[in-house]
Amino acid sequence: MDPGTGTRRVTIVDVAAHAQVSTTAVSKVMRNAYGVSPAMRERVNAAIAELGYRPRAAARGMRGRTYTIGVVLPDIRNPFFPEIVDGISGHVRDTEYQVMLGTGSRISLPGTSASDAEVELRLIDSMVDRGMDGMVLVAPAAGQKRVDEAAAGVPLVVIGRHMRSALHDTVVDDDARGAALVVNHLADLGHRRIAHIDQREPDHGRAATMPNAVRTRGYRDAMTAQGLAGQIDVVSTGYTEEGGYLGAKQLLAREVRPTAIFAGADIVAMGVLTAVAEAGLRVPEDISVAGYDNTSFAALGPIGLTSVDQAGQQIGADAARLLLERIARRDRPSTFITTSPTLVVRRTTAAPPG
Amino acid sequence: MDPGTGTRRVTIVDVAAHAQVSTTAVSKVMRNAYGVSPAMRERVNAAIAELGYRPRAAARGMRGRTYTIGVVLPDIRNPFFPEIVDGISGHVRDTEYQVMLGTGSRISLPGTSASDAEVELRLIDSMVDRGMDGMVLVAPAAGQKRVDEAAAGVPLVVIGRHMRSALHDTVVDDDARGAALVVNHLADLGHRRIAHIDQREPDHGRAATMPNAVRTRGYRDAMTAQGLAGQIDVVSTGYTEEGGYLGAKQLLAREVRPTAIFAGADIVAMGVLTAVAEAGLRVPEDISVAGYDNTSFAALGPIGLTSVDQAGQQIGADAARLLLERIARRDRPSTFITTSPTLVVRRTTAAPPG
DNA sequence: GTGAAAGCGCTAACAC
DNA sequence: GTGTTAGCGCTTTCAC
Repeated sequence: MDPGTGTRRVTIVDVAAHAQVSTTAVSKVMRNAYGVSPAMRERVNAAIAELGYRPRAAARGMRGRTYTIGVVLPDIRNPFFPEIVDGISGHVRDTEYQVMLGTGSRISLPGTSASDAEVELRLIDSMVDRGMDGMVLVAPAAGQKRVDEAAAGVPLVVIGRHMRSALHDTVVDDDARGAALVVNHLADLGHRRIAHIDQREPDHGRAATMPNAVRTRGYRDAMTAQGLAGQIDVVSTGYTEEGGYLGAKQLLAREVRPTAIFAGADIVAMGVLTAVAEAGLRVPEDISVAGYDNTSFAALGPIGLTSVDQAGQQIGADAARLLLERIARRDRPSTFITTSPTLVVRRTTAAPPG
Repeated sequence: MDPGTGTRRVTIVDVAAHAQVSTTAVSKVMRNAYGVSPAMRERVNAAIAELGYRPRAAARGMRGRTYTIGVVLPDIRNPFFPEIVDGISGHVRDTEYQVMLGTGSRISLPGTSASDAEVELRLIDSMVDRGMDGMVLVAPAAGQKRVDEAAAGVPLVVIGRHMRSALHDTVVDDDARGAALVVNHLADLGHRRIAHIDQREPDHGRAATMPNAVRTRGYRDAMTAQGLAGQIDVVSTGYTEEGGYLGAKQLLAREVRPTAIFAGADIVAMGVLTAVAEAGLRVPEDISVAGYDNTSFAALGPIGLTSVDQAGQQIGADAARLLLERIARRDRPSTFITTSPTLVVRRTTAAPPG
């Protein structure tokens, strides 16, 4: 009836009619549900293929699942996150689930002063509103309470935050250990004035569980263990390239300059390298620089950044596995996975000058 | 009634009851539709706030809109794409729309040999199935026919592909001009053997409209215009870091080495820099390198890559604007926007040796 | 200006 | 095993 582009999309009813069965049968076949004879399954599948039927997730979602899992990233610019996403996608690929990404954009609008946490909360809500069957939160800025609230409503896996909860699963890197790896490496090279660039944490409540905070703690502890407690020097900016740039500017202006800078993330280290270059200093001859995440950029020829590898793909795959399990059985006990980081030494670290 | 966590979510019915109005009234208020008295609007809004009501997109989508726009990215690792996403998000921020990202992951699975184009097509379908009100396709690999098919079903804006269509809007960078900018810059510096690294294009049908193809054409034309037609040298790998690495390996193995390499994208240039460093050559003393996209990494201190800026945020914002317009009026004539690139000269290009 | 009621396309009880 | 039917939470005629 409908001419031109408006050809109504084929629905389960069309398939049922074409296959001469009930819509229930079609629905069951779609979901591999129990109670359909092979013959009927055959006919339904033929009809589906013939008509090119694809179920609408929205309609499915009204009663059952949408077969969609949402991933909330704090920032797409950080090259570490794609690793995690790849891990998730890879694990989900052979299932019927589809991954949808949401991210807080970092554009600073004049009037709007929504904090990162607010943007993130809004994003989480909007994903729930869109019927995600489950969600993965990567290093969420929200407080434990808000995360638990979300987890009460939808299967959830948190990546990066060091917080245990009965309501959601968690996958974290042993950030304290990773930080110690860097400090020990630098100390072994002979460095004493090893500074660290952290992310400023406005909310003290959640502070302790953020990955950056744990790295900073690991840094402090390792420095102390090395007998360098008096040399501890932390600058707090942000886990962005700009944060690294500004942090390094501060550190390089110290009366007694550090001989090594441990940036909390590779992306931060990128900014550090820029600032160091601008200051006319050579890496690693004048100053050593190390990062965290071992992103693909760290390996770049002109960079060769020493960095901590935290196996992002593995973390993503673990998270996806836990999420799928939890979607299947929401009351299953919660799991807490810790992965062990390793140090990848490249060309930005060497013995201190002199 | 429902105890514990299972507290049923508040629906439009709850709001209506609480405000002592009909569900129709609530629905109208939600959509700022015509035909509600200020008084009623007031009461409804109060009830919404009091109950913390949030409409479910799935349910809305069954009759009206989902207020969701989907963005399909070929690859999240390319640091240029976040620029576009920021542009889109920024434009959409003050509307009720929410942006959802989908991306083809680049994990190569042993058994699975789905091509990029297939993965992308599946992704587009799944976004349509999930009721996106509109979609932005960034440099889609699909053929014009498939894109048009998709555009017939859902408002669509294509970024990057140089193809006009009555069914969708298009936003492209003048890639030929950008390539000419690079070639002319290098030629002015005195280079003659200027090589180019392109993306291998398996499908000849769509080849001409892909951004990389247009850049390559621009390179050839500019070389010819400079009287360097005999020096044209194109290696086709891929728009990835690895593609740049492999391409540069090939070029550096030439009997007569090029004195400059124009990489089709910054991410490709990264790989080129790695290969050049491995070969023990200095940039720009021994060889010049230029990229395209002017991503944040190009500006990095230790990189300082000369690159073509194509204003990703602007492109994203334009695309979002066109999409919103098309969602509002699907039959509106299609628009084709071309943005003009500029060259950003940094430290990887200089006069050739000798 | 307002509300009753009919769907949207699917899933899940529940009959048969 | 199979089909009938009642919703899921919204939007949208269409009466009033």
